[in-house]
Amino acid sequence: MAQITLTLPDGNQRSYEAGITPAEVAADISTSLGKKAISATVDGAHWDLAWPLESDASFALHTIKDEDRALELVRHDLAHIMARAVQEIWPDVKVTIGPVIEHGWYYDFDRAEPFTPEDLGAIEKKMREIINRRDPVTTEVWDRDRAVQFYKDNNEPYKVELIDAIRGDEPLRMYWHGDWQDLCRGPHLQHTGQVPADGFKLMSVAGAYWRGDSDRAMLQRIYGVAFLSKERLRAHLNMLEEAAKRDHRKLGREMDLFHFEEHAPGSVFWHPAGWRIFQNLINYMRRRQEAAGYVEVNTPDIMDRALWETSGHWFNYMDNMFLAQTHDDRDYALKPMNCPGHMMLYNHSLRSYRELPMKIGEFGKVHRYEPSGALHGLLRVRSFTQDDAHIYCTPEQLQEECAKVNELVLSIYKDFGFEDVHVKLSTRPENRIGSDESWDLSESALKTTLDEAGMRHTIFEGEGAFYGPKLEYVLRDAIGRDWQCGTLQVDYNLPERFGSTYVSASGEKLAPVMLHRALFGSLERFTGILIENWEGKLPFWLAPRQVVVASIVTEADDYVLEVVDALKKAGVQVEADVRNEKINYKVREHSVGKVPVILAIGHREVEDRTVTVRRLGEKQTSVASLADIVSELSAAALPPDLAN
RNA sequence: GCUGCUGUAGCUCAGAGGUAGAGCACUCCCUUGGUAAGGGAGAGGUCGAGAGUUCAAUUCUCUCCAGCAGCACCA
Repeated sequence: MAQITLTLPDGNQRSYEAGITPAEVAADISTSLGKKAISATVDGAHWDLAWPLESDASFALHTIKDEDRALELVRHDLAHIMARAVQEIWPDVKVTIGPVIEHGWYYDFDRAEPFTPEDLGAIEKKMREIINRRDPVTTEVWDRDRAVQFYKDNNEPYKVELIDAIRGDEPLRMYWHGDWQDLCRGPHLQHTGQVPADGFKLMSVAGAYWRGDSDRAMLQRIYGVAFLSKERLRAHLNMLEEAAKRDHRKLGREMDLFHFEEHAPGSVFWHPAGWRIFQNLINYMRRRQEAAGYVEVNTPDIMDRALWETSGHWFNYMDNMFLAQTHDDRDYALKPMNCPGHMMLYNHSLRSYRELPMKIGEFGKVHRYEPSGALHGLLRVRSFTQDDAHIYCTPEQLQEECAKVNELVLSIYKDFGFEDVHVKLSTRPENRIGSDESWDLSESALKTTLDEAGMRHTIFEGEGAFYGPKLEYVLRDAIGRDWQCGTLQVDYNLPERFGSTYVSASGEKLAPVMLHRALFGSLERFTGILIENWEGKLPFWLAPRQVVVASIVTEADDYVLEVVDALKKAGVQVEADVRNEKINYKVREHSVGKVPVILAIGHREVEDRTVTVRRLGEKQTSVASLADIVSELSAAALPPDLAN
C-alpha cells in the first residue's frame, strides 16, 4: 500500500496508508478528536471525514468551534434533515434541492397541498427527533446509470433532471442520513447528532420556481435559519425584529410621510412631511449638479410611439409600459425613461464640439408597469422620479466624464453617511443593439473607471441594459443591508439610432457618446432607504419636522409663537404645539414622530427668555437662550454642501 | 406574473350564519399639568368589490381588486 504524508497546520507531518479517511486520522490523533471532528480541509478544499485521502496533502481537522466550516455543515445537514423529516411525515412529497444560504438554508419540495404554519411546527419537531437519533451520515460515489435508475425507481423526477444537468465527468455522490438518501456534493457531518438541536428554526414557506425559471413548476420552498447555539439564534431573531422596526412603510405611517391607495397601486401619495424630505433631496442634488456643470431641463411625460420605437424601448419593454389611449389614432406611451426626450433636446439644434461635454439633467417622473408581485412600498413603485442626467461627449472625453460621475456619486453618498459602497459592472446582454466594437469600448471605459479609482467591484456577465453596459452603485446601510441605488451607463447606440451628431473642430459631423446616469436612482426609493437606514431619525438637515416648540402652560403660548417665528426666519422647519395637553403627552407624540428637537416652554423659560431643549433619543434636557438655540439650529439645518 | 397567506373604524387588532367590538387617534368638556400617554363624554364602519348558496352572508363558496412573504422581473 502506498504511503501518504499529511501536513498539519502546526507543521507536523503524519504518514498513513493511502485511502485512509480523515475520520480515521482524527481518531488516530485522539479519541476525543475522533468524536468531535466534523470535517477537514485538504489542500484548501472542504473535505468530508468519510472521503478517502489518496495523496500527500496539507490537512486540518475542524470541530464545531471552527465557526465558518461548522455553520456551513450544520446548515447543509439541516437541509437534508428537514427534507428527511418532510418525507417521513409525507412520503409522497418529492424532493429537489436544498442549498445553504446566508443565515441558514432552504429546501424546495413538490407537494400538491400547501405547507401550513402548523406543518412547519410538525416538521421542526420531527427534525429534532432525527437529530436526537444521531443517525450516521454515510456516503458513496455512484455511476450515473445506477443513480438515474435509483431515482426513477423511487419516483424522484427532479433528481433525475439534476443528474442530467451534472457534467458527465463529475462523480455523483450519494449521501445517507440513516436510511434516508439524497444526491449531494457534500461534505456532511459524521452523524445528525452533531447538529445543535436548539440552534435552528423554520421561518417561512413560499413558492419558488424549479431551477429559478418562471416557465417551470412552482415548488414550495421552506426557509430555515441555523446557528451553533440557542443564544446566537436568539440574537439573529432579535436582529430581524430590529430590521422590522425600520420598515419604511411602518415609519412612513407613524411619521405621516406618505401612503398608498388601492386605485393607484405602486404610486405614492406624498404627505407634506414626506414631500419635504423629497424636496430636500432634489434641492441638494440640484445644487451638486449645478456645481458639477450640469443644466436642468424638463421633457414631456407622454410621447408618440414612434419615439419609443426609435429608442428601442417599444420592442424591448412594451409589456412594461403604460400606454395612453387617445382619440386621434395615435399611440402614446408614458415615458419609462427620460433618455429619448433628452435625445430630442440634443438633436433640436446643431451641436458643436465646443458644447461638449453637455450634461443635461431632469428630475423626471417615469412610469413603468412593474409586475404586481414586485411592488414594495417606496422601494419598488410604478411611477417614480429619477435624478436622471445624460452626458453627451466626444469619444475622447468619455473616460474623463465617467471618472467625474464616479467621483460625484461617491461624494454625494458620503454626505448621506454611506461610505461603504461597492459596484456591480454589468456587461453586454444577449438581447442588445449596436456593434461588438462599441460594446468593447463602453465596457472598457467603465472597467477603467473602476480600476483607476481602485474600487472593489463584481462583474455580472450579460446583465447590462440593451443599449449599453452599466455600473450600479450598491450602498451598505447601518445594519449591513445592501441597497442598489445609482447607475452609470455608457451608450454608443442611442445617439446612432437618433442620428445625433456634433460638428468637430475640423468641421466633420460625428456621433457623440452618451452617458446615462442617476445617482439617487429613484428619489422615492432613496427616501425609503434613508428612512430604513436612520430608522426614521433622519439627520437634522433632512428631517421633515426639525423642531417642535411645545408649551407647558397656556401663559407660554405667546412666547412659543415668538420662538417659532424666530426659528422659521432662521430657516428651520419648525412647528408650535400649544394644544391643551400635558408636556409628557407632547414629548411622547413628537418622539414617536421622530422630531429631532423639542423645545419646551413654561413659566421659567418665558421669564428668562430661554428654551428647554430635548433632543431625540436623549432623556437629559438642557437650557439655552433663545439667541443661542436659533443660531445653533439654523446652522444645523444647513445641508452638508452648504455647511462649512 | 406565479405560489401561499391576509383584507372588520384613521391606526393596531378582537369577533360571530341572525345586519359589529376594544385600545389609540378624532370632536367637545373638565384639567394649566415640567419631559414618552391626566380624566370624562361623544362621534365614527355598505366588515375590500361583485356574484352564488341560504329564510337570512360581514361570516360559507367562487371571481376580481389590493396588501404581505418568497420566487420570477427590474430599461
